[in-house]
Amino acid sequence: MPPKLKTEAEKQQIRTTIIDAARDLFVNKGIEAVTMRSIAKRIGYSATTIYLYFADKEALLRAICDTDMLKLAATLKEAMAIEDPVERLLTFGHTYSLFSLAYPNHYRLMFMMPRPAHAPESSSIMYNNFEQDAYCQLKAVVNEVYDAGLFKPELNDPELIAQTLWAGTHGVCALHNTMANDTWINWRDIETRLLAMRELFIRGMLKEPHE
Amino acid sequence: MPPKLKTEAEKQQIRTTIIDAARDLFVNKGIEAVTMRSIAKRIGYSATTIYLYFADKEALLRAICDTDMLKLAATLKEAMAIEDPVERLLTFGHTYSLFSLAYPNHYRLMFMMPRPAHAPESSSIMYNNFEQDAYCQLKAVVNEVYDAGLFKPELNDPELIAQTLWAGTHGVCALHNTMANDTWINWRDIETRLLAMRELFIRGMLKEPHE
DNA sequence: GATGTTAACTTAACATTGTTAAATCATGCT
DNA sequence: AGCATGATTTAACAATGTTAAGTTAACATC
Repeated sequence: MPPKLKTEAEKQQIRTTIIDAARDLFVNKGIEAVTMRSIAKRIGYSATTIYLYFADKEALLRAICDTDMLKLAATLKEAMAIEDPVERLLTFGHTYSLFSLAYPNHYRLMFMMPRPAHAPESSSIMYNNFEQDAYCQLKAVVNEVYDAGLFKPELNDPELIAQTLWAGTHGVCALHNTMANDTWINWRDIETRLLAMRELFIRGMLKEPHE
Repeated sequence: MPPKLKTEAEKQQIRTTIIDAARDLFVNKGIEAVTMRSIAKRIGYSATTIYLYFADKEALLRAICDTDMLKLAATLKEAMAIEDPVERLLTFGHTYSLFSLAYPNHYRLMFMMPRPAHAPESSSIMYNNFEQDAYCQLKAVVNEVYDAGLFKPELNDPELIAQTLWAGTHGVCALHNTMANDTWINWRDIETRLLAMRELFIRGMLKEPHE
């Protein structure tokens, strides 16, 4: 019963239907529940139909990843409204952390799983675009704090500062994502750990008189 | 051609033969090359024989993980020889980082992949044992620096300090492990990033006059 | 209006995976 | 010799990603 002549818009609609179904399975039942057949069943298509819209499972996962990158960038953009640049930077990092806690599966998919060498043309995200690329946003916030002269004078490479901030925050989030249930470690509360990292940034990167 | 009566020692020997073969595949061909059949082929056994020594693939991977945890702990122990406690702490972290760079697949398996809730009885590692548990070693080093009064006075929870140090170092290593090939980020050299994190620790955690 | 062409989709099938049940085989004991 | 038992293998199952071969219905053309 295939009616013919799908417009490009309709095709795109089916693409997002597939992505949404896959993401829903992914979030609620874990990654191993995401099989081509289970996705197909959920949207009332046959498994092979998915291959008409995505090259393979890898490409489908990558597409999920892309849409969630956009979602993260949109979420982070809200933090941009804060006026004080330092406050903005700290809130930016905290918003990122909350995202990682709220969507642990997405976070793992986006930042913790190995991926093939990046092929920009196969991605729907425009990197180095402020609206779509969260790292680009981070650089912007860091640059403002840097230009305001609020970092310690030893720190003279904003890009390196951004990468260090990202690494520190990612470290807390990623360890929690992977090892929160490992009871052999007497984990402090995750909020406490995030706060400790934030305070480390403040004491180790910002000029003296701050909070 | 199965000769009979394997002693307990011989059984253990086969166990480690299987683990070594699996690790070798894992390291050289990547995780997707580690199939029960490929391991079996490499050691001249049939695939099902592995199930006589390990409950399932998960348990086998866990066993690899355990032996590598021990290896990491042994490697880190060398850093313990350094006399100055601060120097020891910094070298400890750097040794950890070098391990993660030298054995990226192990590192991913050990610290970046989701694992079932920890069941200590099924593990060969004695946690909270100084010789076998790297986190326990970290706590010890941190405690010495703490007892020597070399941390900033605001920092009054050694366990939280240890977890923050681990998170920061892990963040650099894990991001590098996952995203080193993502060219849309203008990554600074990994050594530079590790150094930046180390300096962040020094400036943000240690009392003023240090290096 | 019949006929073909083609897009959209499905069914069938393949190779590979982890895993289990059944069979084989060789050794040691009586 | 014969049997029991432990070590190992072969056969088989269900599930997965993926491809090849159909099937169906809408459009275009005569």
